[in-house]
Amino acid sequence: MTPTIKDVAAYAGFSIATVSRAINAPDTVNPLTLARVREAIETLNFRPNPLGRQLRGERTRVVGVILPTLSNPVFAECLQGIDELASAQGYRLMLMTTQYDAQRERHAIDTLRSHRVEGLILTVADADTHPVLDELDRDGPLYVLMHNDTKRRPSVCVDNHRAAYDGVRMLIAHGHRRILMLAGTLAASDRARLRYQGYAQAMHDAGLDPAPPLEVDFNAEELAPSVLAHLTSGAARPTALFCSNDLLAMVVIRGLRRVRLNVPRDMSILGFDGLAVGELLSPALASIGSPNHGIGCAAWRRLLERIDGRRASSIAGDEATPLALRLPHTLRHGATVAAIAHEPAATLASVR
Amino acid sequence: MTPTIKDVAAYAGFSIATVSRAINAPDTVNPLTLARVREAIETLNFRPNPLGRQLRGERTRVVGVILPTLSNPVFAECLQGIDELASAQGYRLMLMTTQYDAQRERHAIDTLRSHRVEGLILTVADADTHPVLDELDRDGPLYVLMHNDTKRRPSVCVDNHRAAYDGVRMLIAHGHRRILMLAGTLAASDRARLRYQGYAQAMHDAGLDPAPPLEVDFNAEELAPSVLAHLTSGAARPTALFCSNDLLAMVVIRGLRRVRLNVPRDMSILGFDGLAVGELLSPALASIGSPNHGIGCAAWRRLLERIDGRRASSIAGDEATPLALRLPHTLRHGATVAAIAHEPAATLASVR
DNA sequence: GTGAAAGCGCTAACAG
DNA sequence: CTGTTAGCGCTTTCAC
Repeated sequence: MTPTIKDVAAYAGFSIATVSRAINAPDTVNPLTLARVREAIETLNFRPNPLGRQLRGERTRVVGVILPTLSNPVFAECLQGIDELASAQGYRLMLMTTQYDAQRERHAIDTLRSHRVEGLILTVADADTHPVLDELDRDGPLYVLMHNDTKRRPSVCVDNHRAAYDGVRMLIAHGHRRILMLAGTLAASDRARLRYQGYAQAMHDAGLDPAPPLEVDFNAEELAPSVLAHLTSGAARPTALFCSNDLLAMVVIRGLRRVRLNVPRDMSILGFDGLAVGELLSPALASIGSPNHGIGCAAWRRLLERIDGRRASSIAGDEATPLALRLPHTLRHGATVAAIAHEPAATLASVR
Repeated sequence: MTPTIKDVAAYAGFSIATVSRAINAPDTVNPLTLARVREAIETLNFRPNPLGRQLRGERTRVVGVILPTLSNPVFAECLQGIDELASAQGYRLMLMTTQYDAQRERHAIDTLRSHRVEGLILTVADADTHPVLDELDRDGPLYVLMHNDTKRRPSVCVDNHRAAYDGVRMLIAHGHRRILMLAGTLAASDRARLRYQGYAQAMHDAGLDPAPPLEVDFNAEELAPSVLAHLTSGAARPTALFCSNDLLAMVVIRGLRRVRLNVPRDMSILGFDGLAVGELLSPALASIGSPNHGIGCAAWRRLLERIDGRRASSIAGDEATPLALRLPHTLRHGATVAAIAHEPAATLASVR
């Protein structure tokens, strides 16, 4: 049905070898022959079947992308960045999502490997405790992690610890003392952990007591009573919340609104991710921004470097570039964070 | 490097044919043999190379997905829906984006075809005037359109005309008379056109004059002066805006806020898409909802039906299911649309 | 400058 | 039940 190289050869009156050369090394064939072959290709509307090439041991020009979900714009933005560069460079993307499930992560990696992808760009729940990544290091295709914050593996992300630290310091600079950190189902993820450590460090450095992170159900319409209790508990009530990501922050804002708490008057909110949509909220969401699109692009570039590097020389480890690439984060100010008049600690207890 | 079926055969002490059978038809080989082969597969960590299978004329189990962009959650949500079903059924997705560019659409289709995808799920700018789709009808892989609203081709979407009609009627029911439709760069798209027609029809049926659609630059930080002029032009000032999609609506709301116009007091806003994030805004965005996730799922199911159908019988056209599948839209109420006290038409002119 | 032929990994007759 | 063999579409020696 779809024409093959044989059809072209027959039509043009040459051998398949010549057709192949006409396609892949045009300057090694007689110009007249070339013209005739090209005409044949044109009229038959022939497209070389990559499968044949690939099988022959060539590069597949396909890279795999594994993401937790596309419902979170963070990952959609990354993917957008990857896709722009990849398609410009003649690569195809094979996509799989995992819903943060370690088993699905493994399955995705296996599947993509079997498809002989040349490389893998992925975000896993926890990069440090993932045996399958060790396998990849050994004999799998080259890979680059996105967002996973680990020094041990090739990765691109922001410095989550520092980013969280900076964000919480900003809250403190605004006069907040009782600051709580909220985390979603990501609690088990490497980046959530580091963000919590950043929070704790910032609190500690300011002579404040970090509180344990509070887990919040992401999908609930309203905030759970247990959570609300924490947020409205009289004198010890927090004045600011640091949310481990923007989606969570938005859910929390809605939840607070339902119980007639005003943001930022009653509670300041700081998110993490810098989702574009956050700026469209009102009040605009203050957030620690990570350059998602840029992370996608950088991950692509790193992967390609490594692929080309491997191709060029199996000897030289390119120790020039560090394993873990840290992109700068930004502090996006927004009206969800308000300054608070600082009251002497002594009077705090008596406020309510 | 990666083991092949030959390695397994050698290791297990059988022929490659037996290994192949052990994998694809385990019940046709001696249990003892099977066990030995499986052991070999296990220890060598062998994964059959799909490329070999595919080349042999088998199904590739890969389908292509072509979307305008992933920056718009509408498409990310669709993709999420597709991916969930596809991966559950053992299919892989090859993804390409087009940025609404017809040339890139063609290129994506060509590329994916050359990869011998079994089917294509895609959203194009304009489904009616796209010659490449005719080619697909003739001899391409099976395909299903998403969001493209055309009766002539296999497609899944909401009834854009009716959806817009319903939305605008709702605005009218809230007392609005001077209603403007805003469209983004999508003005050239089939669905934007139909949405405008729905708007115009609703206006007409209510004895009101539809205004020509107003084009708005999507990416601008602020609304263009020409647009603002339209929105604030004295007595004839519209009281409600129907935006051709939610992202646009959110940009417009921000633009209005910058010039101190309050939504919904000074202006009601109705979007289109029903993005989840719209509900998190405040005021919550009223929107005509299309079930994006569901559209993705439905598109997948339709594609698979068609693939299986073709496989089962090349004779029977399954005329049972209509070409164009219309999913029900919803009208999501939100605080961005407020009722307006209706004033007699005579006094309207003198209000300002 | 061109063609013949081998082989990539796999499946599917066809024999035994 | 198992092995032999041809061939999917293509690239790549090796001859001519």
